[in-house]
Amino acid sequence: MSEYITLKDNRDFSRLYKRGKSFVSPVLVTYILKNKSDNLRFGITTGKKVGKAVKRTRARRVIRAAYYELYPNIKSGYDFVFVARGKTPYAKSQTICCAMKKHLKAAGVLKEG
RNA sequence: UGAGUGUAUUGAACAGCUGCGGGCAAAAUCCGAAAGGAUUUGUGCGAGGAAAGUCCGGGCUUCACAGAGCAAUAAUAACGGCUAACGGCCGCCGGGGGCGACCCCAGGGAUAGUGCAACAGAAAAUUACCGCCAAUUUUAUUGGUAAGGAUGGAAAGGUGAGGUAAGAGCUCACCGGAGGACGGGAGACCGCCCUGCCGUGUAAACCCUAUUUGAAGCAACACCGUGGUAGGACAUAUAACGCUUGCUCGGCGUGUCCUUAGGAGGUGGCAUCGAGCAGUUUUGGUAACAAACUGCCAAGAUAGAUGGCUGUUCACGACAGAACCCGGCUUACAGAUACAGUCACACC
RNA sequence: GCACCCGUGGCGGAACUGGCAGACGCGUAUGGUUCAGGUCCAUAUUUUCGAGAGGAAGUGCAGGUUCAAUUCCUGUCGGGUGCA
Repeated sequence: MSEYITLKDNRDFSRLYKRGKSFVSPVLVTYILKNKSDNLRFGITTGKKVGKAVKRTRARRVIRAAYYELYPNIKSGYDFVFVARGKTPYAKSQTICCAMKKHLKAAGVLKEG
């Protein structure tokens, strides 16, 4: 089993869309909500608007890579949902990583230092 | 040299660091009574020619089934072969296109029947409006006639000659079509001869003929299956509480165990053996393909694995991501390479 | 995986037994009515060439059948629906 926990149920996604804080940038949308456990959980949404299968997988991979890079610096006890947008498959991972860092910083879930 | 045709192959390469999903191996640690599981380490593997569209054909699975028939807005449609099978492929015939290499074609039946052919035109399937000819009589009527005019996509085989009152396959020659005989071919069909003069088109209108199709699909299906549901057995101080009638008895709810089917979830199906892939190979065949020999078979997830960063090279990278598995078809696609023909120009 | 439906002017939506494509409504533009606006009335309104008369193209796209296709057939692209 991997150390990364993913969200699977539609229930969890809808809860984040409804009650979570959202942050928007041209390549990424982030929803953040506290959960009751000590774990960090995340999910990725790539809708039909992003493109066909190749573009959707590409978007998913880039977002996942960015999340793995930031993972050690995130405080525990939060759920995240990342939504890909039309430009995501064409962006470099550093761009995504920058955007995600900005979002998480604004939400105050990054560890100090 | 330029233009164009067909067939086949290929679908950027290399190195380092760091990640992801399976397989195998052994050791160590942890959990567990055990079976086993988790972590770490090593090793090797990890998207396509279309993985796509889901348009066909199978394998596999479950259901149905004595045999036959009917139905279906079902599919196919010259002939011969190949194939496990096909609506696919190869060859060939007929038709069409191109100077040519070559390419394209749903290509059965209209004397089984029914329907339709707008407008125009006299008439759209047994047709006479104008015209032509004859007769009567007188300026109209009757009869003959499909050569000419006009309409139309299409006007009753076409062209020419004879013939006639005028005309007409009425007669003849050639062409086209139909029927028949002979010859060639495995066959579609082709060649040639004779008869003879024939009511148009549409079946991608209904239809007729021939052939094929039992139904559904891996979310199939098989196994396990907390809770809850249904059925049965037992238990109880005949205890407590609630309901059933105010009371008593009785019954139900209650507890334990067993059984049937089964939703969520899990495991198998599922991935190394198959109609498998490859070959400057051999044999048969024009070819599709078949046979023999040699070699190789390491994606297998379950919210769904190939990413990120750095560097180098070049033609600066298109279309695009496996989801039970195969054989085709169709569609998308930057380019690169090889082979075999063709045409034009120039030179020898 | 299986079954099926729909694409027509700027928008909705007719024309479906093959026979003049754009009926009808909305919107838009111009003019009239009004002191002004609305309402109402009239005209125009697929694109393109043309001074005009008129010509050409055109029913998602590409082909085919037919004398003739929005209609019939095949392929394809896009959008949508149902079942498991």
